[in-house]
Amino acid sequence: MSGTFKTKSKKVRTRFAPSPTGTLHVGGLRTAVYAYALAKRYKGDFILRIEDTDQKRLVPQAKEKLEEILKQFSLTWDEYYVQSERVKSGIYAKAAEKLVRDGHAFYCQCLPRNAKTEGFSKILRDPCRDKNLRTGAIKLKVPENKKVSYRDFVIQKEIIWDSGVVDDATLLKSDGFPTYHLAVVVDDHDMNISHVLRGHDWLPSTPIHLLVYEYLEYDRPEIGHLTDILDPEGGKLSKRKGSVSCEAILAEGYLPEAILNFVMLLGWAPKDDREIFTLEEFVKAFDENGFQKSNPIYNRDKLNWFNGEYIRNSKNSILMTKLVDFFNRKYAEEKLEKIIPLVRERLNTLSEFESLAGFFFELPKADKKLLGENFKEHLSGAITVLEGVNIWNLENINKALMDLIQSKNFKTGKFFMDIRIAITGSSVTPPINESMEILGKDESIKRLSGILN
RNA sequence: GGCCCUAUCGUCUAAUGGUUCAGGACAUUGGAUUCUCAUUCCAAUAAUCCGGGUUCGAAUCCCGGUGGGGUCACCA
Repeated sequence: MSGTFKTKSKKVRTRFAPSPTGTLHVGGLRTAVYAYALAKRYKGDFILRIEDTDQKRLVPQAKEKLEEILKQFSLTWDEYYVQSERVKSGIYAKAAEKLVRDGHAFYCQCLPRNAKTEGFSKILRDPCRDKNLRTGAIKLKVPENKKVSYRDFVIQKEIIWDSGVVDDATLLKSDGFPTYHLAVVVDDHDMNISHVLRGHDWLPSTPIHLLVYEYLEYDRPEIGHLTDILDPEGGKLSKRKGSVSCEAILAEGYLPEAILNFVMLLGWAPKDDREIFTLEEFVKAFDENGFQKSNPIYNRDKLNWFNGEYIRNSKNSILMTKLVDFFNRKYAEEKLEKIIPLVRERLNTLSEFESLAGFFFELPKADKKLLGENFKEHLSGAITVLEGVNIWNLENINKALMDLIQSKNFKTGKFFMDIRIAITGSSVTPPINESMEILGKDESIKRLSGILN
């Protein structure tokens, strides 16, 4: 390999540069994880840069929310910048003016064009490359017949354009704010970013950036474009088919570690068959040659599996903390402590706790249709023997019930199913004798008799 | 439509010209355990998009199709 990544002279510095126009998506999260891992793998810096140069699209609190979510995923940054705050320094305007001075950009007063009214097939050149203009927007003056190229470190291939297909992109808007094309180049240079890692959607505008790098006489960072995560129904991942915002997925009861592990492996894979990675382990295992080049599909089943794995592998105490937080302290810890061992292997998401263990807290409405034909015999028998249990523990409950089954010749499965329905209201539950032990003698018997009355 | 990226089981992927009747995981199906459901364990089904080359040998390299995706704003 080229050795680009092992250079001792240059520290690896990556950045995650979201625009605060909405919530963080799983795709954005994945980009952030890779950028983070790349930096940390080489003991470098991970930088968060808020790209908020479009004042019209700002969403209140989006920035704060973004930061909070990144923290939830333990993606902590070493440095932090906000582009709009940097505009005042004049750094972007100076760069744009230099380009004009050097003949690589021009002022333009054309009305902003609109892709929808303009048609799409022709290459659009602005007609007003007028040397004398000093107002309006500043646009890149793209040369004719020039080959523009770079080697993409994700795609691992040289990508070449003819300048004829590159647009005279706007660099500085007439409101004085830079567009992405200028800001990204100026900032990545100013912040000493060594590796630009971003979404595939930026690939087509890369030649613009390449030209700007050249004209500003900047050293170019390594550039890599990640695949897009696709929707199972086709096209880029979208909101309407299930939640893809990190916030929403978290709210459904998925654990940050599981989500992280899931997105890590959407487009990157280790050389061995390992699948479970904490963030720290991922950083160690990560290498920039393992990227997939074609777009992966967002696969909910695998996420569910990861989440189940993480729940099952959590210590009971940790799982309790997570449940307490997730349900906003709705459930008492003492009770949770007893219930968790019964449900931990049955939970794929935290939210499922409610349907699986809700009966511990609230008397369920039993659907009598679920009961077997011998339910009266079963329940009254159970009540009788359970009344006789003086020390209410699992062993005694088991014995009382098993003796009953044997003496009355009940079908074990049918018997317990009737008990289950009466106690929990559901046919899918944790082990029923253990559940009754937790519920207590009085409550258990109360529920059993409730059905008979 | 122009430009660009891409193509291994249904899905995520391994294999970087030869230890491969293509390996792992999820999902699916069957079985074992079991008071339900899970967990756990075992097993099965299942892929190199198509067509040409190059080579003794191709999933791997080249070309052409086709499919998928992206992009073409004073948005990022």
